[in-house]
Amino acid sequence: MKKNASLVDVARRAKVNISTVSRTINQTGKIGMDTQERVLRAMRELGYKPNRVARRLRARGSSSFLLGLIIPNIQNIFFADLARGVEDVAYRSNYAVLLCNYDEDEAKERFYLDVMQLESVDGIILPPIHEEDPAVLQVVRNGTPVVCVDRSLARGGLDKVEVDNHLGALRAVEHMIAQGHRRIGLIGGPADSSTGKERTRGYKDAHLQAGLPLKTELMRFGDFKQESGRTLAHELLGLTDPPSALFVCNGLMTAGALEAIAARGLKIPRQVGIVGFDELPLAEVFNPPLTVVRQPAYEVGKCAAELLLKRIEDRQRPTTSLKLHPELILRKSC
Amino acid sequence: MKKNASLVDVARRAKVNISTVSRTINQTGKIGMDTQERVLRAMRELGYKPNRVARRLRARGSSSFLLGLIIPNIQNIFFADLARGVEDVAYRSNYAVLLCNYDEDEAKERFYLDVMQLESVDGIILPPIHEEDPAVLQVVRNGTPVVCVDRSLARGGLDKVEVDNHLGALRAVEHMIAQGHRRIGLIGGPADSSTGKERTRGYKDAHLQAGLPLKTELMRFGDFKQESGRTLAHELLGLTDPPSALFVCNGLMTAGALEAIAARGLKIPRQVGIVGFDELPLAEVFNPPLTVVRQPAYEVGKCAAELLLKRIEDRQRPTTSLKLHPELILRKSC
DNA sequence: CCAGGCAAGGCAAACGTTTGCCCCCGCTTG
DNA sequence: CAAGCGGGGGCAAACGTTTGCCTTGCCTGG
Repeated sequence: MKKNASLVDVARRAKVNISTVSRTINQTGKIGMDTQERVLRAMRELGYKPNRVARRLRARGSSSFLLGLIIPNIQNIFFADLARGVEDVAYRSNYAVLLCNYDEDEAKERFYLDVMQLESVDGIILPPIHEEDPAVLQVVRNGTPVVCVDRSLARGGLDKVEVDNHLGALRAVEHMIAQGHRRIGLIGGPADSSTGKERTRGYKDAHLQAGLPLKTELMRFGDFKQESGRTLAHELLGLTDPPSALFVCNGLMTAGALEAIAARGLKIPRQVGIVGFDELPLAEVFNPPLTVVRQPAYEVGKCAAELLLKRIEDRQRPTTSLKLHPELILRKSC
Repeated sequence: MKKNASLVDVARRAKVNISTVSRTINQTGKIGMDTQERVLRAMRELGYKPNRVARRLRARGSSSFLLGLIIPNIQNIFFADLARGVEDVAYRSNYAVLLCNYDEDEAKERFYLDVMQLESVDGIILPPIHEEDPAVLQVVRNGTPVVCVDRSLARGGLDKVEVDNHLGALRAVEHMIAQGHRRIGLIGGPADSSTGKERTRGYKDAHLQAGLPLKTELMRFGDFKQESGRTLAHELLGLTDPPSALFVCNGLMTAGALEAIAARGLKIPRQVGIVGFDELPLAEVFNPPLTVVRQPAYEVGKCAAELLLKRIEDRQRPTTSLKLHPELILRKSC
């Protein structure tokens, strides 16, 4: 149980006061060149590393080098990519990341939000659980920098990074229509999530533009989980006049829909076409390869972390909101 | 920038000393019932939450409620599942998890190991970068509890949770042989990783058991990344006497091999069979569905976290090492 | 020659806990 | 009646930093 060297040890060795050591480390205050030399040497000799905990305790609200990231579920590849983006830029600036999964559970979100504050993180990145998230607003009021990703908050005037969900859905469904599909089933997301709503809006607008009627019986809404994709696809494909193609609003539900299609022995794209939101790991080698809307998840995380770092440096800077473009990847499933 | 209530505030409100408050919270020391009541009420009224940073600073080596998890890459679904397992049991015990990706990069691993110690985490879970990992050994010597997952350390006498890689590979290749394959290509992992070695050993033992010769030209070794899976599959399938089936030693490389197979227009399983280590998201709905060796990733994380929590409570307890069984999921690709 | 200024660096408080030590008081025991 | 004891709770140090303020000595301008 060897203890790390502390400021005191370094100070003793360099024959200066601890404040001098602190100041040479942080480049704050006036210290003579020769003294700095001595201090630096002592640090090197002792292998000194500043204690992050003590630093955070003292220096409330700056330079604690810890970022919080709260996401629904790391098992969702979209969020894994996003997390990776965050971590990479954090690492480059010597920040570490406290990662939590809240599972769309408000109690859990609240718990983790508390943890983040009690850990005095420098800032938090998260997709709010819904558009009016009082817990998040509270955190913001406390003065902790927050950046929203993927989903956004109605109020609060926060930095945010989103994907243009409307555009992505619009392009996808336009393409489906261009392929000759007239009855397109929608497997949408929850109506109270901004992503769910926007994608549905894209689906509808594509129909409107093409002068196609919207049929309620072709529009179903799930919870972004695989199970609901399967169930809803079965419902749609079991209709007496089933859709000739399916537009599925996220990756997990797409996997579910694919299950249903396989179970019914339907051939893609001949008997049923499918386009899903989110790139999937095996999509390219799937048989047939899957046409998807790829979200730039990594970039979302990267941009969010960059924004957060900037805000930590300058809390007065005007808030910026980024909208990244998804990409329709044309393959063979529709 | 409203500050949280502190011990001092609670003490003032309950008209007691801060030590009394601390002791009622931690159930340490003798405090009268009525005093406890007063303190508890004051805490409730002020919405007091103990400051985790201060607590960690003071109480070195216990109850700081933070676990460290260092993994190669969260984008690898195996580690995402594992991370989720860790987080779920951590959450249940009010622990938070500091997650870092080290990308098989020793400098990065070292950096994060430092961070963990400087953050005074209660314990660390990680797959060591290789079997003799001096940085990890150093951390152990410093007195921080460590649990190895997936891979293990040659020395150190640590708690660990692994998957029976040898068994998994053995069963898979046995099955391939039972299907009539006599020339089975191996796309293996790095020779200096325990997982890579064990799986290769399983491949070899299956051949030995069946009295089949090992052909060097059929055994290739990659780095567990998709790219190398593709390249090596191309090499193997381009042989003048190519293998009739491929055994691929992790998920990412399996995806790569599938790319190569698709590029060559080969039909699975008629022209080439394939079995991969790791379950893949779309494996079940793939055409044909993929036969894989499923690793219980979530359980590995779960067990590791449980072991770590136990060790944090009692540092003297004998070390235990778990070996979880993988499962051969028979589908149609071989 | 002196006041004022500036560079260099020391002193000590503060961040919010935990914890060893001590004190007080009332009761038991011999 | 004195000594001992134990329950209840206060005091203050300590964890390792950062930082406001102060001191010192030297230099410069008037």
